[in-house]
Amino acid sequence: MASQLFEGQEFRSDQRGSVARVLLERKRDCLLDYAVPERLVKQIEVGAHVRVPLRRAETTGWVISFPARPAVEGLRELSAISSEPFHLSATLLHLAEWVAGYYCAPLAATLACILPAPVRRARTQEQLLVACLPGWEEAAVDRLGCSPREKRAWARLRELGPSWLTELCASTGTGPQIWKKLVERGLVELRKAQRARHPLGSLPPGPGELPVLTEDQAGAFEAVRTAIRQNGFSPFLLFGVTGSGKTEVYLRSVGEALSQGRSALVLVPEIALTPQLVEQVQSRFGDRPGKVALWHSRLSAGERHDQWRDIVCGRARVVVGARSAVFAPLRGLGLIVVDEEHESAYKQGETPRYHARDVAVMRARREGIPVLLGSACPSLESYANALAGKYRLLELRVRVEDRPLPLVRIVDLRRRAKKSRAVVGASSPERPWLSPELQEELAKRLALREQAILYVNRRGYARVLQCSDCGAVKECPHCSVALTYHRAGENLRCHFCGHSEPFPTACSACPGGRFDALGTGTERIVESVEAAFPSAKVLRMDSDSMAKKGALPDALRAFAERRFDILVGTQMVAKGLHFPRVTLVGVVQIDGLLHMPDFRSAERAFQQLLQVAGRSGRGETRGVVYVQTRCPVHPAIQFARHHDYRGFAEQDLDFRTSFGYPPATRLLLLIWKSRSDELCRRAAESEAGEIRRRLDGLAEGGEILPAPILRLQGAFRYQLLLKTNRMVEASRVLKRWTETRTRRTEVDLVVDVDPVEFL
DNA sequence: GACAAGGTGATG
DNA sequence: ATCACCTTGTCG
Repeated sequence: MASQLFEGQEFRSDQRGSVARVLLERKRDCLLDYAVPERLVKQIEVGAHVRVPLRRAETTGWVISFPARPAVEGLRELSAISSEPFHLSATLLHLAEWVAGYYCAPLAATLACILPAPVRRARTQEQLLVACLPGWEEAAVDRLGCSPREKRAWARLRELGPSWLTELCASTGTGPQIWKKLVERGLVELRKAQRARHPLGSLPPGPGELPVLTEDQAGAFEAVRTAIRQNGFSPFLLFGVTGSGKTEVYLRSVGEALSQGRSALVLVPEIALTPQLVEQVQSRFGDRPGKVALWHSRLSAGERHDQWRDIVCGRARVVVGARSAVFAPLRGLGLIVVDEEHESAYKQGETPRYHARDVAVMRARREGIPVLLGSACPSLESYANALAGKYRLLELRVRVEDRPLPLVRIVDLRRRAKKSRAVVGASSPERPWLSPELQEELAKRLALREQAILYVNRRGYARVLQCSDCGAVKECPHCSVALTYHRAGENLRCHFCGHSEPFPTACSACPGGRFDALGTGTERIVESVEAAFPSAKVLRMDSDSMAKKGALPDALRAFAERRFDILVGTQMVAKGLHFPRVTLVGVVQIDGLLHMPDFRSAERAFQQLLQVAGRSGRGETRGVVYVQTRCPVHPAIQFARHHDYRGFAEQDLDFRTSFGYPPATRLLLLIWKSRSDELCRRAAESEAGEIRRRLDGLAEGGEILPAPILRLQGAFRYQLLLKTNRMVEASRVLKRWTETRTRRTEVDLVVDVDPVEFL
């Protein structure tokens, strides 16, 4: 029914009308027509957030269109237009419609993602504001007989001007009672006032002088500047090697948009992992509270509520945010920046499964503005677009101050394994994860008082816990994967569903009680390093050790201040960090990434290597990188060794083209999920036939296959992967089919357009 | 066959 | 959300 009404698009007009088609806030799309009462006709617009009667209750929804004729007779009247600014501009609404259509998602779910209901329910916060009452001079106050503390507090407040009670207490080290006393004395007043929550606060503005641009930076910025001034859709791919100063190009471009009276949107893959970029944007443009807004999923409902208001009303001119910020309701948008455009975090893992980078490009196109995608290692999709001339390629070839890229050495672990078997006891059994070469280099750096980063592609202590007697492996009760052993907490955890259980006292399959810890993670590497270098100070950085709020910035500061010598971490240490004293990067483990059941596995490994390597040698001393591997000839490793992005891209693009993978084609992944293996497989088999029939000529598909991880969070999964060159049509057909398909509760179907994750 | 439980579809 | 209506399951 929903799609039928959507097809009435020829009726749509952006003119106001007396009949409003309203999308109700439901899981599934439900469009109902309502009569617009006379008193609201003048205010109502497409995108308006409205209250409507439904049966004997009321609910809310968005006005999608004004049909010329209602779908039924006897409409009820809509009751009110939302008073809060939860309206969507027609531009944003149409972008959402495109997202819902292209990604086969309900429009209601897409709107809920743009402006979640809890954000709409949140109220503006009221807090106590303290202010000095006028007409009091110091001498007069002295005569009142205040205590010295009261007097100091009063004098301080007079300097500060009106302040929020909570902050005043914190900054002056006073308690609230002192201010109550001053109120009684008639010196100050205490009143409730609306307080906007600015998660960024207002950091002091940074140094006034802008860094001098390198030739490449200047060229790139010039191109973007021209585009901003010319005012039209123009997509750029900023390909700049690590340390070449992409951030400065972003910042200048944002500055240019602002100076043209436009606003700017800066997307980052994960806000928690990029405090440095957020800080730079804030310190350069946050000269007035609220001018830079932050938008990501970890903001509280109240914070997001206030940020939304700031953005809609035009107070915020720059929005820095993660994925969902691509829908930020900025007015007069003049530029979108997508930092680290290759990051898979831009793909949302649940409905609507959109890719924020692609939505950003689409939004820029619709708004007729430039979009700047930046990366040290562009996705092959974007690179192919640049080669095809769809994106303009801007290159930063050299690092700032002409610093050389680090030297990459490959440590062949195969050789070593044989040697240590031949000479029993030659390699210390406690630290088989650190090759002698890497250890030697670490020792050298420690002696020179330089810093090192060790990258490990897994958190925890050991990948697998296996019974030494019967060989049974501890598995997750909800997923078909082995549990990871975490020494911090002495437990076993599933990295897919979060399940955790205490370290077992006995094997569940035999009477044995001893276990071998196979494989390694960050915890074990820290242990090895500490054993090898007892005097070195080692810091672990992974999502476990950085779980607490503020832990990451604290850790980064501590490392920057050289309170630690060695940083051991997961991909968290690979991204965007700038530590000039780091001269050695050790890639302890990368092989796991090379063999994922995913056509992008080589690309991922290559990106990871290039990025983490880029952390080395950002200061005056040339950096070095040691990569430990058992597959030294793998192209990802060989090309990374020479920092040869083009070589890698060319080879991998060839492979993609010959096997029909993106960017040569586009993929559609259908996933059936069920508690029952049998039901799931049968449903998949039977529905796949219908899907193939409907997509005949539009998409070609293989067969139903069990997902690489068959069971996840208690659900068995079967998949169908389809390839298409006509995604828009294919997803339209699929969307219509999913809307009419009889839902079965036992088997869920997920449609993933342009999938990124195949597990 | 009677009735309860639970799923499906519509609501303007 | 809430309600009417349907299918399915269970008991006697």
